[in-house]
Amino acid sequence: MILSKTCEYAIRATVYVALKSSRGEKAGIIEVARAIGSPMHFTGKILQTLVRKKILSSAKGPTGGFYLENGDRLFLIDIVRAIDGNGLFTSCVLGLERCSAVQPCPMHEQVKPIRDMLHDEFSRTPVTELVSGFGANGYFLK
Amino acid sequence: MILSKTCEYAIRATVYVALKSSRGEKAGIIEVARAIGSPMHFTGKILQTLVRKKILSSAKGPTGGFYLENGDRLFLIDIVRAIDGNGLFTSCVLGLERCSAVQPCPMHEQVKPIRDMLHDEFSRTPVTELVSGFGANGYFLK
DNA sequence: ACAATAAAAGATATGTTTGTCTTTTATTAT
DNA sequence: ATAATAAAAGACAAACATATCTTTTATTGT
Repeated sequence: MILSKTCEYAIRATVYVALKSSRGEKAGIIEVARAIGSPMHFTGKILQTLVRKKILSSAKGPTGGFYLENGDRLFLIDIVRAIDGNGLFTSCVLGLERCSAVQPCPMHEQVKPIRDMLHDEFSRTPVTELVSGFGANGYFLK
Repeated sequence: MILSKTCEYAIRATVYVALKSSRGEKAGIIEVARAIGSPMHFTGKILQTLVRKKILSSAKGPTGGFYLENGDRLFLIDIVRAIDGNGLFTSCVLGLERCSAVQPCPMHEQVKPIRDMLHDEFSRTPVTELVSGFGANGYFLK
């Protein structure tokens, strides 16, 4: 798996919240969990984390829920970084602590372009792109 | 991390065993663990698994140890598959069970070429290539 | 003020990965 | 045969990821 399960949920949850936000609505934990097919309480924790990391906003009380202000300025890489950190794009594929461009492992050069492509892909994909993707026919969130 | 820690150890251990085998020598658990900087007992387990999966061979008793018969016909992908399975190359980046070429998630097409590059890279890299890589100056196994 | 709602927070549980330790089995050399 | 060696196997433990449940806090509408 490229991303942790937590991170997969986080992206799908954010996309769902963005979808609701685009209609001027907020989404509650139960609704999000149902929409993306994730365990409810765990989803709550993840949403909580995303709020703390400024990916999402939230409001308590009736009419409360999670929402997103600027989905077009939010990119997948922001979510990946918030949940899984930056290791996917930086840490040595063979697990060598000291591996770097200066002192590369034998796989370093071969893996670098692949890593960079992943990085670029997450960097250039705004959450809104997935919203329209999932909104369209044939796509689904769970 | 692209590969599990176990898989990173497995690759490095196999490379070290291949290096020794190229000199007609076997390598014991203690020696391997020291060479690649991994926890000894855990390394034993991994080597054991690699033997069961036909990646390595082993001999008990004095003059025993782990060895490799055909390092040039052994590719990194064989080790990755033996330890981490095939999920890295197949399972949906957003964690969607039903995601496939027929019913793709919005990231499917974008991620596919990256996945394929990773797959190709592991597939075309024989263990012997890393052996010479690590043998050369500037490289290291831990 | 009060009741209802919904997120935040905390405690606890389960599962998997990673790591350690001990015992057993097979092999070798003497 | 016996002692030494080294992998195989099994039991156990710690750390982390994933998941559940309960209590608290903030907000809203009445």
